[in-house]
Amino acid sequence: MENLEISKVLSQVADLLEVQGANPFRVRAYRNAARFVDSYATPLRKLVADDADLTELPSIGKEMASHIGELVETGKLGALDELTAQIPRTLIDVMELPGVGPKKAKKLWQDLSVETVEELEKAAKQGAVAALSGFGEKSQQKILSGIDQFRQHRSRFKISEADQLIAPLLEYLGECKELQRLEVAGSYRRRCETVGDIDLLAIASKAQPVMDRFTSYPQLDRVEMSGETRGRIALRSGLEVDLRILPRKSYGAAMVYFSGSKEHNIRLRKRAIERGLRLSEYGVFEIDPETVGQDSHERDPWAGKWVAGREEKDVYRSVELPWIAPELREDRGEIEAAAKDDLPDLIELSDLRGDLQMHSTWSDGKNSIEEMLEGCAAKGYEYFALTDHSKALAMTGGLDAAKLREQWKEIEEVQSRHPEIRLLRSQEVDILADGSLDLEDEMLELLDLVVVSVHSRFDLPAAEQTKRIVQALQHPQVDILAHPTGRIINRRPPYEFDLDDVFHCAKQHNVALELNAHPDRLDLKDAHLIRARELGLRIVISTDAHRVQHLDLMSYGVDQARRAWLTKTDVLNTLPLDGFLQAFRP
DNA sequence: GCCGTTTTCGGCCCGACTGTTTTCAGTCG
Repeated sequence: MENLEISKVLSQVADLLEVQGANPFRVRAYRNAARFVDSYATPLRKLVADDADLTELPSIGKEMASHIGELVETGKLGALDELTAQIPRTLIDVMELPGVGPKKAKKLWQDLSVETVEELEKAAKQGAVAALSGFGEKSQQKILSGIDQFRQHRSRFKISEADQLIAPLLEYLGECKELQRLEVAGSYRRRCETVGDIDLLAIASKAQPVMDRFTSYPQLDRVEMSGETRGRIALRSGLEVDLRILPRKSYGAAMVYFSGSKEHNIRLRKRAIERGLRLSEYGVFEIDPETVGQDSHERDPWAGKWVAGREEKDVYRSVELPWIAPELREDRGEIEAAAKDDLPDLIELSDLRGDLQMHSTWSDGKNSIEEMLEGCAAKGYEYFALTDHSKALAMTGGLDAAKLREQWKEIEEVQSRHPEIRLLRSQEVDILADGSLDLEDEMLELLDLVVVSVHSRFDLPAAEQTKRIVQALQHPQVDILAHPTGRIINRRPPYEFDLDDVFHCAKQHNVALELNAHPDRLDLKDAHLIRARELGLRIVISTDAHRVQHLDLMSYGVDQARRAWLTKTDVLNTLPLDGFLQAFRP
């Protein structure tokens, strides 16, 4: 059983415990464990096989360790079976609906025998939901429209989609004269690969006109809520946007708070408490002994002496930390690193000196070799690799040896006209189902760079898929494994194979792993990159451009690299040409 | 259920908005 699956089971246990009304801290313990497991790059099944002590891992105690062991060995969890014997598992879907949490799901189930979203829809249409105490006509309507949304848009938005959707909204809000400052926070600012919603943060001379303008955005589908300082709208695409308006002196605290992640914030707040401080979106306050023990509901949010909050760095300084880049704020060790003044010097877009995967009209690209070259030169690159497909991908016009030799003639011509940038002769060579490469050895030897990847037979059993890739990496001419897991975000899961085995093989044979920067792929993903870096693997970032404009996608790759703590020295295509070539063909 | 340079017991982040409430619970982020 893979980490992702283990994580899902633990998270289901948390959901059901919550319906059951269990101790909320116990629920949180399951959620913390689920979250940790999901982000942990080493397969836990391996640690179990090695008889490692899982309780050494964060958020994993005796109970979780035993659960994980049971899941790895039997594929099932007795504790979950016991829960589902009492509470229908399908209530978890019901709780996904807006306005329905554990308490309401339980009530719907106990009073109306609602177990599934379908049954809830039926009950709501009959008016039975509105008749329940604690519910009403509005809750019933909200549930019904929530069910529609649930069916229409189950997946999160890719970061590139979010970019497109919010650009016009930002421009629209920017025309409001009361607006003084507007920024996107949340997972978008942390550059997560997908976002669930968008958090906007504003400072305004007067809040109301800004909120009014927000809730009358022409492109919106509906206004979900609108208060004095907080509003929420849904765009027609289904993307939900939150706007918070805060006083200027709270700007930094609010940026920290609304950028998250939640886990990072919790750590910061605990650190504040340890120092006799309270941290909220309004600022950092000295804790007033009078209010200790008071429920947050009844306490004045401005209680106590305000000590910081104007800028993010002030907030971090108040808890004795340097400013932490948003991409790192995932509680993956950044607080500890910051405390030791040991934060990584993260890679930046301007560090890249070349792009190592792109296609031209010779296969399935839309621009000529010369146009791609000019695009790369315009970016200030020193080199780039032209990697048209190999012949197995007939539908893309993949090149066989003869056509490749023809292409080389054109490359030579183009290169002679453009001494400003070095065009590396390369190919994206298919790894065939048996692990052999889709180009003859003597041709491979003539390439400057050999990029290999899987484009077929995604359905092979995991052991066979692993063997196939590992065999390809053992070929002495192979330099880079492109989009190693094959996933397409929101469309296709990674193929089944043992990434850890592939990592170790790549390490042994000096093969670099690609971070494919295309926002549909982002492959390797952040958690995998963290693992790759730990193992000391070589990494490159490439756009996989199929037209000149796609060369701009590099920034999405850099974002993920930063989320994975990568520095300039971890990424080979930050090297100048000589050093780069030396790294591959010493 | 997890965790511990105060602790192996007693903590565990903070606040806004909504809807259905007569003073607040539930949900959400």
